[in-house]
Amino acid sequence: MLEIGLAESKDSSLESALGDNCVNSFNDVNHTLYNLIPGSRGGISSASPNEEIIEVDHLLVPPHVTRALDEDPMYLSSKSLENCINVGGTPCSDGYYDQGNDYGILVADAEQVEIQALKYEFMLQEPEENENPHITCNLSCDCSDYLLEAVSAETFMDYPSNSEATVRNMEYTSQVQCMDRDVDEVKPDYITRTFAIATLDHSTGAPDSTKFLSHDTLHGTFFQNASLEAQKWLKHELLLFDQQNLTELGNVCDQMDSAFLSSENEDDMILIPGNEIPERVFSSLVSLPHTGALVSSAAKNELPYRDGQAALDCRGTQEILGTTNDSVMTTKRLRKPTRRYIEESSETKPRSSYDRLKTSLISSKEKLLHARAAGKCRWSGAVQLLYQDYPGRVHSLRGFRRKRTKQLENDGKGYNLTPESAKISFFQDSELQDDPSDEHPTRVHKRRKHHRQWTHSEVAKLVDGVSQYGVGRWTEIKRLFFSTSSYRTAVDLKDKWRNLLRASLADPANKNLVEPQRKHASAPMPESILQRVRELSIIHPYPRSQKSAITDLPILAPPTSLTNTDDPLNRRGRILHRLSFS
DNA sequence: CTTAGGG
DNA sequence: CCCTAAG
Repeated sequence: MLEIGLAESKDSSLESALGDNCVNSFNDVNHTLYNLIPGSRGGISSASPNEEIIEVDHLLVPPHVTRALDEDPMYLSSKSLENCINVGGTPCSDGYYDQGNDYGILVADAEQVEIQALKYEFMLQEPEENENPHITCNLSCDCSDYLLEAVSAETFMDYPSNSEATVRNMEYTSQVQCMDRDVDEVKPDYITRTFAIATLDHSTGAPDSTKFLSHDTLHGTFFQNASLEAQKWLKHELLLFDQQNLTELGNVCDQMDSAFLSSENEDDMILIPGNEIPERVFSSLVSLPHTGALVSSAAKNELPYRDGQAALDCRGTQEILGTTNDSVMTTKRLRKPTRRYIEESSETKPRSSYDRLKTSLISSKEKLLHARAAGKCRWSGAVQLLYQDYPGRVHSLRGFRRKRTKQLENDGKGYNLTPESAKISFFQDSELQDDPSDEHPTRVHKRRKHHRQWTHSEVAKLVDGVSQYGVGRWTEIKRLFFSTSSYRTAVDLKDKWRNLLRASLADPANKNLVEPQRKHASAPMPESILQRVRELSIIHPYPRSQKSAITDLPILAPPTSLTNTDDPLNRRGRILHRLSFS
């Protein structure tokens, strides 16, 4: 377990715990100190308990670590690990960090970089009441090779580095997840500011020089000065050092540096103002070829997640952790999909994407339409284009959706479809749409979504059409009776007829009870029309409705009327007369 | 493409 | 009204 402590005061027990080596070696370089000492009560992490702004100038490095590194010939001879632990220097420098890599990977061996995106996600966690603001960091990765988890770091660490670009570079592939936890073994007020780092050697392509920090090293150095409490904790955590391979320690360190250590030049104090904690996410992608850097957290009581905070899926790593240590279980339990992850997942579904897009579009349209109604908007070309599209309605949306869905299915990049980008496509697609709105400009304000209230005249036309052509020939009816109503599709007619049937067959008693309750509902359908529908439903039985229609009919329509209207032609002509209003 | 039917 | 399977 490697702790990265934040030392604000040099008079803390940190120095005594770490020994002079550490401070001497690294403090002067004004860098972070990697601290293998588990935070203990009154330890290094107890500084400034009430401050909301914590400037972290030092990343403390445990002397034993550095010693191990320095003394380890393997390490020294390792080219890839040359700058592995570059605490005093500029992280991600000396070519160790391969800027040329698209992923911004720390590349020890480019060819070995087969790992999947390592995601670091940093989240600032909202502190609990009366507690110091916490930042817990949990570094995890998609791939199963390693898990980095930094725990209970109260603040971000300000790291003087040139890695700003690096961080940005790494951003899209990585996330740093931070989780806030307390240590079980320690008192609540204890603040660990710890990064626990462990490594696992998967023995597959792991660099030779990987044993610069061993279990013994940790033990020896560590336990000397650590309290019993701390030792207990450390022991617990050290279980994770299955194979004592810290090959990637340096990588990890550098990763952390570049990931959440901000540039010195930027005056990057971390503000943690309660609810307004900025949810900064620093990204980093690490290349730890075939090695597993297991970073576990100290045993701790996990703090509640901040709203929307989600852990990253770690899969294989979780398995490793889960079988290694109990504390790992905590890790696993804490992990849940990042919000971003969730969004992406949902966006992968064309339907969801489409729905959201549609909502967005509709919203935009409605705004424009309203603007027009209010006379506050002069239609620009763009706006007009949008407006033209609206009455086009199903055409464009459907067309768009189909295109988009197909596209999404083909390229499998549905998550790349943002409402914004989709909107552009949509508008482009709609450029050639006709402009039926000119036909009924006065109805624009009535439109809501793609719904347009059926007028009685329309219903009459529909009834006429059905009576003339029967049920099912909706396209024909539309063509002859709704030629001027481009917004009514054959499907609309069919749906409307279905609704009419339903309404006509409804129990009048119930209808009277229900109708009055609907305020501002459309004018009730004239009984004459309903009656007409009922009659037509017999002549032109609607599938599925036929049965009920027949059974209900005796009640709704006296048999006499039926017997008298058994002649379709007579009935049609008569009713046409009767319904030809407006 | 149209229809029928479910949502 | 939307969507889609089925013809």
